[in-house]
Amino acid sequence: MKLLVKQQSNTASEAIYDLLRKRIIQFQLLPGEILSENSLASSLGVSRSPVRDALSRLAEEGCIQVYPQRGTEVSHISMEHVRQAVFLCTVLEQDALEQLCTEGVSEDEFRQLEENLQLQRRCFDEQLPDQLLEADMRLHSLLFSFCGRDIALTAIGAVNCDMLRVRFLQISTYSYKVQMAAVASWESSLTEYRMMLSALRKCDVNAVSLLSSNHISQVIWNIDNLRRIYPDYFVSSTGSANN
Amino acid sequence: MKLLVKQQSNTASEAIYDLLRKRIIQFQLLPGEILSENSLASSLGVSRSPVRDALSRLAEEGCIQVYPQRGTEVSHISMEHVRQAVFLCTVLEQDALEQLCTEGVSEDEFRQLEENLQLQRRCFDEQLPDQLLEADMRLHSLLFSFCGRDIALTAIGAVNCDMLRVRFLQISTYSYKVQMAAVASWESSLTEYRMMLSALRKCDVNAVSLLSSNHISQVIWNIDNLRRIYPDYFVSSTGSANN
DNA sequence: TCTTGTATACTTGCATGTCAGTTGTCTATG
DNA sequence: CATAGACAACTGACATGCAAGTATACAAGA
Repeated sequence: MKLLVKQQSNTASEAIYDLLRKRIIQFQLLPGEILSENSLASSLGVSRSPVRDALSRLAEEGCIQVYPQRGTEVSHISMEHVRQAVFLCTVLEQDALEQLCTEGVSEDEFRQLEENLQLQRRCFDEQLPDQLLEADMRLHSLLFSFCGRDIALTAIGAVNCDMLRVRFLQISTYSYKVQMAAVASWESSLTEYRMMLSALRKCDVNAVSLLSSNHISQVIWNIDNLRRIYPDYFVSSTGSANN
Repeated sequence: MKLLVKQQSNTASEAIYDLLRKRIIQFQLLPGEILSENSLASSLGVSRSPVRDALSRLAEEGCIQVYPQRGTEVSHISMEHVRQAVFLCTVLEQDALEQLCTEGVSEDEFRQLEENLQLQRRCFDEQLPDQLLEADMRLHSLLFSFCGRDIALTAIGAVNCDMLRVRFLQISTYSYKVQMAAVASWESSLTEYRMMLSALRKCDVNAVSLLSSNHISQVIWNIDNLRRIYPDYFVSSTGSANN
């Protein structure tokens, strides 16, 4: 047998996985909300099999928690998970940027990065938090793919559900203008990105890594604030506590 | 609904996942070998459902590759994956050790670590490569769990299949005394562990992290050698190339 | 001998059925 | 009214059946 070309077929389970993950990250499915294979299957118009596959994937990366014969619920956000995911991203992205500085970035790749920044600018101005988050994620995945660090994406993807939810809360909060300081920080985040790009052009490793770590660690800056605003979304201990 | 206590139920799919993963890592299932849901199910005496769940998990972490309507094969080892998994482990473990040095390690935890080293010594002397690898993995997971870095384990577990296979090859090669230098290096690895423990007792961050990174990076020392010995197990490019 | 078309035996993805276990409710009893 | 017990309605784990698609074997023709 040969099994030559890998075609990424858009299967139903994958679509359902993407859908549910997006809903969880964008708080259309709230932490603690109860899910059911049957109801999901009927509401999505498919059988339980693809739903089951999607749920099992989500359970693996901690987005949901499955209690056999009892039920399934959307996980609460663990601060510790967020912190560690941030740490993981910081480390891996610094390494990737270092790599990019030494081996260089092609003109086409720079173009993609700059287009992404323009997209982020538009999303921010038009207050589209979900698309803004998506574009931001896309920027990071671009950096990783440019230096062949696809495995880093896998590692991050396996644990960054909570981080993405926090980022979404931050971005939503920003666009609702609840915290003007936060708005300013997101503004500066975009300019930081631009500075990072120009430093990348100059292959200035130190500047790039400094800017990068600054940017990512912003996630945990005002996380306590978020926790005060949305206490129900978070869980105190690292484990599986919920009420 | 409450969903209070999380019980880790030993489901059939989990058992099958563990079994297949172990077989892949220990080369009882060779890279490139064709798997089939049907034959696995019949040989294991279960239906296709739990086999399917296990395979989907394995596919996510890159142990196998599923080609819809065509077949499923055990992945070839990607050098790039190994390198990046090693990098990931190095970074995360250094962070964990740093944490442990600052917050201290309890006497009971030290006891567990030392028992593990004794176990490794026995496994090495009695030439039990699979149990030796398991004990080595267990040591690292102990370190992570002691400082509450369970998410690091998740991240590593999502990508370290190739690294574990290489480690297994190395350990097997050692115990077959093919490379005396390698034997010596594994010997020194055990003493390095002991040094690491004593440095950990003294909370000497620098010494600990140095020893740790030294140890892990041993994995990629003689990887080219392995590749010469077992060319069929490896794949040249990062992607999905195979023949 | 080499090419080509077809039939068949596979493959995985999805639908459906069955079963053991848990939860919440409802009733009977103190 | 409070409490204990039984029952019914859920849950997810697992078994099985069907369908769409692929690869191989093999025969027919050039």
